[in-house]
Amino acid sequence: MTHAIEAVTTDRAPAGGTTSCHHCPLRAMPVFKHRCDEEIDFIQRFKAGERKAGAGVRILEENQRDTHLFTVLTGWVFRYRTLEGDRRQIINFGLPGDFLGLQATLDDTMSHGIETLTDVTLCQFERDQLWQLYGEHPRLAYDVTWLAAQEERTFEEQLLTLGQRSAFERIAYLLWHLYDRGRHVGLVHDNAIELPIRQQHIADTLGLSLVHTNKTLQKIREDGAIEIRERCLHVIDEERLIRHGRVERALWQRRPLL
Amino acid sequence: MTHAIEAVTTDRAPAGGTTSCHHCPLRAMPVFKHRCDEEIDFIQRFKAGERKAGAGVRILEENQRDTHLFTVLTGWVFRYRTLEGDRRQIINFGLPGDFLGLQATLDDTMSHGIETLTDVTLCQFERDQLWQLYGEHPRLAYDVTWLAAQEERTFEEQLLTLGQRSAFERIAYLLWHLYDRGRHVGLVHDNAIELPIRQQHIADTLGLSLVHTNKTLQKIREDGAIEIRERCLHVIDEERLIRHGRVERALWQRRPLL
DNA sequence: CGTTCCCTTGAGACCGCTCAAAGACCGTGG
DNA sequence: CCACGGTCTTTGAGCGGTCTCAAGGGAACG
Repeated sequence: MTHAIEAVTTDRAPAGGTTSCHHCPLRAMPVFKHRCDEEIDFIQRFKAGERKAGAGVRILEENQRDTHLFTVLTGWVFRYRTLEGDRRQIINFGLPGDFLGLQATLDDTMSHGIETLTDVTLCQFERDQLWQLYGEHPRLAYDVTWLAAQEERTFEEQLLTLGQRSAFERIAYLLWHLYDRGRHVGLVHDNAIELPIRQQHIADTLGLSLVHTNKTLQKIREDGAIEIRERCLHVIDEERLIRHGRVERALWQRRPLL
Repeated sequence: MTHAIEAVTTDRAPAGGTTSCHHCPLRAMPVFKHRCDEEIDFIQRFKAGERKAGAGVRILEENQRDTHLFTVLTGWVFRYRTLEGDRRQIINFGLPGDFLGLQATLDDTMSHGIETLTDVTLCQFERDQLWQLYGEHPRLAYDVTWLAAQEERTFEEQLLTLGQRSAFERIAYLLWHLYDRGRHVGLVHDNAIELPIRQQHIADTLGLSLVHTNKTLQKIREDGAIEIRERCLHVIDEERLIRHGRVERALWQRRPLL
């Protein structure tokens, strides 16, 4: 296990000159729930600014206090926890539209770290204003809970993966999962998606060794359901990939965006 | 993998003659957050009744629609998901004070099944009244989210377990985890807790085979940190158990009870 | 006193791990 | 333009943790 990229100082963009929530490119996408102007106004005020960071940057440390919540505007991040310093478990990946930081609600202490995979732009919110949101906008409050519940489902699925799927199934499942998520936020073109991850990330997500991940990945490729060229995952035969990954459920509804 | 116990018809207790929220024995415990009378009044009205069931009963089926939320009043339950009908992954256990059913918020379809381990009493709530809760009691709404976030933390820890811990570490971790949770709700006496689970449950929780679970469990027992007699887990040397399980965090705060 | 469930034990196979090293790719500096 | 170092991917070899199959023993229960 290597954490190849060392933490780098992060840059903070000034609050001004940021994307307007009313003109948020994500909000226009069909995956996201429609919001009335008043709600968007509130979100706009709730938004404390934007934060940009380069690829391979640790934007939140484990066990560190942080009072922010984030929505990924552009780019990829991942959340992870480590055991004894050298065993890293990737909890999940954050793509555009994903909401991060709720887990720290307890006491502002992050139970996990967050690191960027690409250059990213994050919408930043102040956690203590969440109170205000609960008081004034029950509908938004409900959405926050909805998002947390949705995340729980994803975790249940991931527990099922780690507990019951073989290495081959795990990798097939993960690739399809990322492909499917990417598809919903417009990252898929011609059945292909750019995956800004290394094999080590796959290994750390699935509880496998790097070597075994590599060998198993090759088997999936040989099988012909997918191709990987130049950082891009091409899904040649989605049905077959779904079967390999023992994918069972693909329930998608419009989801809220904050 | 065997689902030894077949589903049995569940009994529904009439809504009347149930435990009053004001005199709820759980609420008096120091783990649970204090609530003002008005909030308890609301919870009392929110409560649609109690439901009792015997041990080994499936109270919710996977992929079944159900419009209820539950708080475990007495007894143990567990949540699980299955893959291809015969690979069962136990997601987590529900002890007194635990709140269940939020995950179905999406569309009322349960992503998992729930089965009892002992005789249980559940406080039952109607999901559609959750809306009312969000509108009238932002503080309770916040608590619901808090609980969801807390559950997420538990899942993160479990992902770490399945992905990074060895069989020996997993079992030690799980035993300590259950012991610690039980301790907070008064189930531990003389450093011992009654564990109403079979080795098969441990195996299905940790992604191990029954045989290997048995052999590994014996190693932990031989080591002397714990003893298991008559369904009871006796923790002889907690520090050692914690070390074996690579337990890192034991952050506990008062938590809300619904 | 048989049945059933659960725990235990043994033997052998295999999946996934570790160690080790070579090849591929890429940005950098000479 | 090439040499170089760093990161990532690929390969091979061998070990061992965990699995499967199979069977026996014990406790609870009708």
